[in-house]
Amino acid sequence: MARPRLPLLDRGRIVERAIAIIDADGLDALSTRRLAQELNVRAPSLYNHFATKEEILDAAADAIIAEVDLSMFGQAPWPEALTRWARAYRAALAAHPHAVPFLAHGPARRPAALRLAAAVYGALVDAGWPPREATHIGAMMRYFVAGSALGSFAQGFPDDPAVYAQQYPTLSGAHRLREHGEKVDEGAFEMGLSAIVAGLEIKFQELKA
Amino acid sequence: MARPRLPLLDRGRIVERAIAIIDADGLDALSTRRLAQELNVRAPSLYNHFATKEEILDAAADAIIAEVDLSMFGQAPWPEALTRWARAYRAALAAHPHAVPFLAHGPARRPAALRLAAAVYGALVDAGWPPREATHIGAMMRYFVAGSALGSFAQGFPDDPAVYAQQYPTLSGAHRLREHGEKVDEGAFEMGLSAIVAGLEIKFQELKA
DNA sequence: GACGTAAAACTATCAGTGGTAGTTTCCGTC
DNA sequence: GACGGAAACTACCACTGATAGTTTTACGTC
Repeated sequence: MARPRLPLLDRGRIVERAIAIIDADGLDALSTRRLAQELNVRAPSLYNHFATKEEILDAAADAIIAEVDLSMFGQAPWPEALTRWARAYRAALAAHPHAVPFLAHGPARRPAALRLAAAVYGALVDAGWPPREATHIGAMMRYFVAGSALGSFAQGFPDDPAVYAQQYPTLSGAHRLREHGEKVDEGAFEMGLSAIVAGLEIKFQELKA
Repeated sequence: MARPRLPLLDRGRIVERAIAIIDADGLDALSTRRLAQELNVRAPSLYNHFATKEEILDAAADAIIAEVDLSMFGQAPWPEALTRWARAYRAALAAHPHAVPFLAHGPARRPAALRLAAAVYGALVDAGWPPREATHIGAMMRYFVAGSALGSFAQGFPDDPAVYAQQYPTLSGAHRLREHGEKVDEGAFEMGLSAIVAGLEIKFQELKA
C-alpha cells in the first residue's frame, strides 16, 4: 500500500491508542508493532508522525497531565485550592496507573506540565508566598502526588501471614493490607495531604509575622 | 568453556556489577549481555544464579534499600526519628538516582523493604500512634521520599527563557532553575518534610486530647 | 492543467533484547 | 568410582525499536 487518499493515522489517534494499551496491559505491552496493529497499520508508519517511541510516550504523558483540573486556583484560598488540586492531580494519575512511572520522568518539559507548574506557582505567589517558597511547595507537592500514585504501598505486602510471624512480628497484621489496599493508599494520601497543608499554614503565619 | 574449578559468578558479584552499570549509564543500559561481559562471562550463565533479569533488579533494589539507616528509631522521639529517617532514606535513593524508578515498584515484597516498614511502623506504634495511623504515616512517607528521589523537579524545566516569556509569564525565572537544581530539590524536600512533621505533631496532640 | 516536492503508507532488514535448549565439564556425595 | 547437580558454554528463538528505500498520492506553484 502506498499513500492513502485519506491519512490512516494522525498524532491524536496514535496517542489515544497508546494510552489504551498502557492502561489495559501496562507500559511493557506498548510496542510499536502492537500499537500499529491496533491501528490497522504497519509499525514503520508510526515514524511518519513521531520521531521515536519516546515521543509517543511524551505525547501520551502530556495528554494525561492536561486532564488535571486547575480551575480552583484563583477561586479558593490557597490552602483549599492546594488541597483540591492535589486530589485532582492524584486522580488523573491514578486513572492511568501503568503510565505513572513514565509520567514522573521529565515532567516540566511538556507543555501541560508547564501550565500546571505555572498555575500552582502563580496562585501561591498571588496569595503572598515568596517566590522561593512557592517553587519549593510546587516541587514538594509533585513529589508527594507522584509518589502516592507511583505504586500502591499496600499492594506491596505479601498475603502470606507466615512471612511476618517469624521475622517481622510488629507487622503481624500486614497480610490483611492488600484487602483494603485502595483504602489504605487513599487514607495515607489524605493524611499526608492534610498534614502538609497544616504544616504550610503554620509556616505561612510565621512568614507574615 | 565448561564448568570452571572455581565458580566465576555468584549472586553478590552479579548484583554489585548491575548496580554499577545502572549508576553509570542508567537502567536501560543494563542488559544481560553487557552485565555478563563486564563479569567476563556469557549472558546465559547469569541464569544459573537468577531466574530472570527482573530477579537481578529485585536483588539490586533490596541491596540499596538495605543501606538505609534505621538506628534512629527507639533512640529519638518520633518526630525527630521520622525526620532523620526520611533524610537517610532519601540519601540512599539519591545515591542511585537511575534505579529509583525501579525501586518504587513492589517495595515491600523485598526483605529490606519489609524490615524498613516494620521499623517505622513499630516505632510509631510504640510512641502512641494508633496502628491505622501508623500505617498511613509509613505509606505517606514512602510516597514523599520516593517522589522526591524519582525525578528532579528543577531539572525538568527548559533552559530557554523564550519558552516562558510568551506562554508562561509567571514562570519568568524558571529558566534559572536548572542552575541550582540540586538546591531547589533539596529545599523542597526539607520544606515538605518539616511541613509533614509539623502537621503530624498537631494531629498527634489532637489524638491525645 | 502540468510539474515537482513533500507526505504517508509500505517491504525488507538491521542490531540488540530477554530467555531457552542442550552440551560439556567439574565438584561433592554416597 | 559412579552419579547427580552445578556452572559454564554454544546456538538459537521471538521480539524490540529503528532505518533505508520504494511507491503512490496530495498539494502548492507556475
